[in-house]
Amino acid sequence: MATIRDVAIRASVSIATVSRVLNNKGKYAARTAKIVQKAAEELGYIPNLTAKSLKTGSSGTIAFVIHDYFLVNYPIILASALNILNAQGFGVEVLTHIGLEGCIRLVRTGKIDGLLIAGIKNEEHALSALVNCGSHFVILGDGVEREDVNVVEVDYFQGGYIATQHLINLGHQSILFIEDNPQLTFTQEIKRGYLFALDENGIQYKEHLLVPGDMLQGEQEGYRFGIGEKEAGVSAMLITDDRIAIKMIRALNEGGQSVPGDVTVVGFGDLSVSRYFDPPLTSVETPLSQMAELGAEILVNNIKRKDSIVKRVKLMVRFIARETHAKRST
Amino acid sequence: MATIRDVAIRASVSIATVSRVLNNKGKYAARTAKIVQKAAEELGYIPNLTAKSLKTGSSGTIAFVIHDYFLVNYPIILASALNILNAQGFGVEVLTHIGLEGCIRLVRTGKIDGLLIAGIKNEEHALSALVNCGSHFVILGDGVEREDVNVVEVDYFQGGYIATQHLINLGHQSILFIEDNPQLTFTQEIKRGYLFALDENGIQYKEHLLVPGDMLQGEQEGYRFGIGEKEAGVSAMLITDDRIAIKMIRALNEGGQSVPGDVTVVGFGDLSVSRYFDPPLTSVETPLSQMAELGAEILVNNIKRKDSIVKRVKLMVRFIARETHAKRST
DNA sequence: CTGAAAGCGCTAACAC
DNA sequence: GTGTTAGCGCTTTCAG
Repeated sequence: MATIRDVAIRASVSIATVSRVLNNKGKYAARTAKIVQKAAEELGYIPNLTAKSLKTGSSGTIAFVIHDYFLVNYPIILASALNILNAQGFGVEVLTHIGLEGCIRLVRTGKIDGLLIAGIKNEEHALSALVNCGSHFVILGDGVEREDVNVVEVDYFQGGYIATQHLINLGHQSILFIEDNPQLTFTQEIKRGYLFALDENGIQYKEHLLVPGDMLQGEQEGYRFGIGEKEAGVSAMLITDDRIAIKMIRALNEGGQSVPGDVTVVGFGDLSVSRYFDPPLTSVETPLSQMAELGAEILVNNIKRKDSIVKRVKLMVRFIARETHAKRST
Repeated sequence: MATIRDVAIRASVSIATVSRVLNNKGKYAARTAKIVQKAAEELGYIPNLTAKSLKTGSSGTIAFVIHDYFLVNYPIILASALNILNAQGFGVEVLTHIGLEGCIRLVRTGKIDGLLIAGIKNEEHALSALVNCGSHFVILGDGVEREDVNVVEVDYFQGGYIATQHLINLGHQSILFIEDNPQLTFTQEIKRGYLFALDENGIQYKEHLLVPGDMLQGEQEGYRFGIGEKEAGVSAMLITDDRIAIKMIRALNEGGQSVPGDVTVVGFGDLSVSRYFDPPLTSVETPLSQMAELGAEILVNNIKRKDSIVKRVKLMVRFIARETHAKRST
């Protein structure tokens, strides 16, 4: 494994010169540069990044911290962030069972230049500590009170709101709300939007219309839930994940109900997933790749340019009217 | 940011002693240990991993190299590997647009202790180079000729074979083969198994029964392909991905054909995905998590114990008979 | 049992 | 322009 020293010897120059040439920093003669480059080439020299890190204090790798659930169910978040980050020359270390305190510890080991944090419970206290330890980071997805941290999030509240509003406009009053993974922030946000829209329209919220469920990962046939209990008047369903929505439609069909003839179904998710179902799923577009990419870009700018301006962005959501919704029949 | 030096000063001992105590290496008095630990605690000392790496020559991080497609479509591979690797104290850097040469370069930067490689084209030549640069690595999924590299793979050939055999036993002769992402090794393996089974049963392979497709990621409604062209006699379909199979079933239903009444459909994939569809999908179980976990374990053992015994394992596949297959009707 | 000292491979003043 | 030198923070002989 050739070191900078080997290159220096072969090129008959000092290691400092080699460093300068290879990093294109400082001054050096064009002629020496040639010699050095040749030597490096011949030796197949590749700089030791660890040594470089130790000296410069930056590692060129960023931590992508993500909740298990998101990693498995929305891998596009990682993939998108990866694209940006790798293109910018950063390595990406993925961590999944780690809290904010873990992040802090990680930062202090010095192996990370910054963090992209998705779907992690962020307690005020730990967040302060993270800010204080001076690391660059941006939070993906989960809203955060503090105004001095970077946040990129999808406006799930708005999503829940506009979807519900649409349904109400179509005459639906009893709207089943099916939440996959109720404990996740985004689910709660959608619900908030749902409740807000109901309230705004003077519709009384009813407990039994809330169907929690562990449907996506669950091994039980939980998705059939809610069918048997089709209350009188339940004419629409708002579901926090397209995949659940699709299962639900199957279940409804099986139970002899047609969509959207008998029941209207609206999902939540990425365009690509649900457009091709039959009937094409009416859904709320959640720009997850965009979120990840934007977050990555902000992080990189923060790191590279020491650009310490805090960016807080909320990505708009769109109601995608396809074919699983209709006016309330009766 | 407290360094080992700070701890040493506070504990009134030498740096060497601090190192010994904190790493529980070499000899030290129980009494000094107490003092040192207290000092470290009070300072909130966390060792700088970069410095440690530089000195010890191992970084505690392993590279997870995976093809884009797999990352997005089979995130369980990463998640499973991550579980094992993190539990063993390794960090995981994920890389996605990188070839074997890239891996070699990465190894030589010294920031990696080993590699888990999934879905990367492995040319004989680059593989040799990787072996020669002395890094620990295991290949996931794609078979490799060389017998001196660790490989954990799913026996897709067997999968294609047994599935086809089943269909033949049910009386099917014209079996449509729908391959998502034909260029991927595993697809090719399934096809090999399919062709082999046909051949073994003296069934002539027919060109038009092979339906390529970019269906999973494709934005077009490619999955409808093959329906209109239901040739006389096509009574079964073997599909390389459960998700495609499910779309296909929908499409078939829409076209007025019932599954398995008119057409038998068999997919490929993880249990959890397809069990809950209606009708439950007959499929071939591909133990992807197991593959990733096993690969990770082998890698860790290799690194930790310098256990240089090469492990080559092929994971068995199971035909899961559920409800989308039936005897050929006529 | 403990400390002094060398040095992992590299960068960045600082001299020349 | 180029070389010398001093470390980055840590581990690990080697003396004592």
